[in-house]
Amino acid sequence: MKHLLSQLLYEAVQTLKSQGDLPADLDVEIGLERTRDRRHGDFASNLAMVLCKPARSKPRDLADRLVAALPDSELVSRVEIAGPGFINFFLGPSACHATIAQVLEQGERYGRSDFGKGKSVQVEFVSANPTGPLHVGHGRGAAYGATVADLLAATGYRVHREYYVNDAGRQMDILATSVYLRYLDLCGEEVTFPANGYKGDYVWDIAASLHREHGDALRHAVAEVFAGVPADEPQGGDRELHIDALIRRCRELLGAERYRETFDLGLNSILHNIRTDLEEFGVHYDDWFSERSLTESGMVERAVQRLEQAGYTYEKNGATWFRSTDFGDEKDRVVVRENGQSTYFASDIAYHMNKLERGYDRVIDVWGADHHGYVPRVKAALQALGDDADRLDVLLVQFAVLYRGGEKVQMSTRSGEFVTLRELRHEVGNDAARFFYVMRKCEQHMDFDLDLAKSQSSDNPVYYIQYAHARIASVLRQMPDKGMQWDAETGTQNLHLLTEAHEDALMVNLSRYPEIVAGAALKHEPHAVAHYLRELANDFHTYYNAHQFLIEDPALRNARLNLIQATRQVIANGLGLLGVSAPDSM
RNA sequence: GCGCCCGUAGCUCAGCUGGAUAGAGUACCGCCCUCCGAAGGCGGGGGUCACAGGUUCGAAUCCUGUCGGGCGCGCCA
Repeated sequence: MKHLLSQLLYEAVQTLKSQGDLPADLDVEIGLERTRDRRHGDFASNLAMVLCKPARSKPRDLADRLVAALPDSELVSRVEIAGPGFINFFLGPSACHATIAQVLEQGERYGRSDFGKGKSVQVEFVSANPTGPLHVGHGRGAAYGATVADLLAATGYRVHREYYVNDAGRQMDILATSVYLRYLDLCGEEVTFPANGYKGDYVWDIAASLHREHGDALRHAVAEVFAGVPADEPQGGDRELHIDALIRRCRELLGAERYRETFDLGLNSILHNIRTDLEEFGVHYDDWFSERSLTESGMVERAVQRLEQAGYTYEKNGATWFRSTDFGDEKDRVVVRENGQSTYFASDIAYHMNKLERGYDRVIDVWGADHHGYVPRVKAALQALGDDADRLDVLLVQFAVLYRGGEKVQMSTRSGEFVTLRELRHEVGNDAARFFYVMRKCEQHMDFDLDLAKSQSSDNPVYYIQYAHARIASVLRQMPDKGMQWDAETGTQNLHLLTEAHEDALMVNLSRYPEIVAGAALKHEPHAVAHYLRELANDFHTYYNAHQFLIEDPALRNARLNLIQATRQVIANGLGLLGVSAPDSM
């Protein structure tokens, strides 16, 4: 619809150019928007105001000439010039009727587009360290990333969804050590658990399965394990030195093979838990990319070498530094440590290098906002490698703060005191969780009200929208009892009978849906869909209260049934994009 | 100290790449089921768009500064 109107304006501009009213070489961008106020028509253009300078004319005079040059169209009933020089388009009834027909014909496909023209985009999201279950903070990234990916897929992009698994590094060693210490406890050893260890119950579970598998075969006396290990923080020592020494001791005592086994047991069971959680949440991935594989395949080494060859590295204090300040970063970064090990950042450079090498047209990272300081250095690395850093978009998701009974719920991963995503899902349900997470734009701090999400009342926007869908389904279910049936063909022929203001409002909003989806995808803003659905549901509920659908007159009845069927379809499509179900009854 | 994000109704938030009289929900008050689900609808009060400058036909929106809140500034991941 919007596109068609833009075309009309474009032709009018061409006509004025040929008449000499506008410079022939002028580059014109057609501005056309939905109006806020129905009195201003359906669409408005500020073209005359934008072009008044080059045309050396008053905005309203120019608007007059533009309107005179507009080609006729059956969709447009009239055009007005208003205010400082807006050109307002009033659509005719046939435009609305075309929308209904389109929705019913396209069904689930209504709202989809080929905007992306088949370009490929990779979306990486969540990518939480597999050192524990996903918590509610990860939930927002999961819901947001999944919805952005789905929106892009709906608008014609080829989407690849990926989870980056941090299966290497010190945090994983701390997990493995935590598991082993709990295992020793199960063997009957008196273990003083390190301050820096992972204390969650899931560590006990993993230790238990280690114990089931091996019995006491991996047991070593506590005195032996803690031999030569410096004091922990509660004993006046340093928690970092303490845990690092413990990791070394575990490696030595277990041997490389057994240590790796313990490590992998922890990794795999947590990863399995994460995958299940996300699957149940309706969040699917095409690939789980292993950080370890980057090192093992030599990709990290190659990335560092490429930086060296490009001349952006130097040696200092025995370490290799990347001169990221050359690309606007605030300080240079270490890529290879003094001890010869590459840093996490080096892996990340390699990973992003790999992403771009895979040839995606666009790469999107969804990160927690606490990682925002990381963006400049990753982009710097890509530039240094000679890649186009603009192909990478980093979307930062702010934290969600949980409220229960008006109180803030406090969390900390290390101490094991956190609300898991699973607990949240079980408490409020997947639908409410998915919806609430994307209800706010990602850079907005979010207050997640558990009591509201749980409430099955009008306060809860999820139920409000789902209720509209269920109501329509309910109406349709009752037709047989009244000896009626829906005849779409008759409905289509009688759409001209839909003359009520409520019907007009509903039809206009149905026609907006494709624009909403395209805009939400383009700007990575799923919340626009959530807000739109709220409005659409409101239009329907208002209509429902004001008029009857199951009436005697078959012409009007079927026309109205066409309209509410189309509404039901759009609600279902929209909720589907958000990963929320559209139930026929509640 | 430096950097990023955010300040809009009592509360939670929209406000589309600058556009016409700043909008929803919630809370509060008052109405509406012999009628397809009242998990609904209608009406009412409630705002210095944090503050001060600037850009222009026009600023909640863009720029600069100030104040307030969140987060980040490791040879951690």
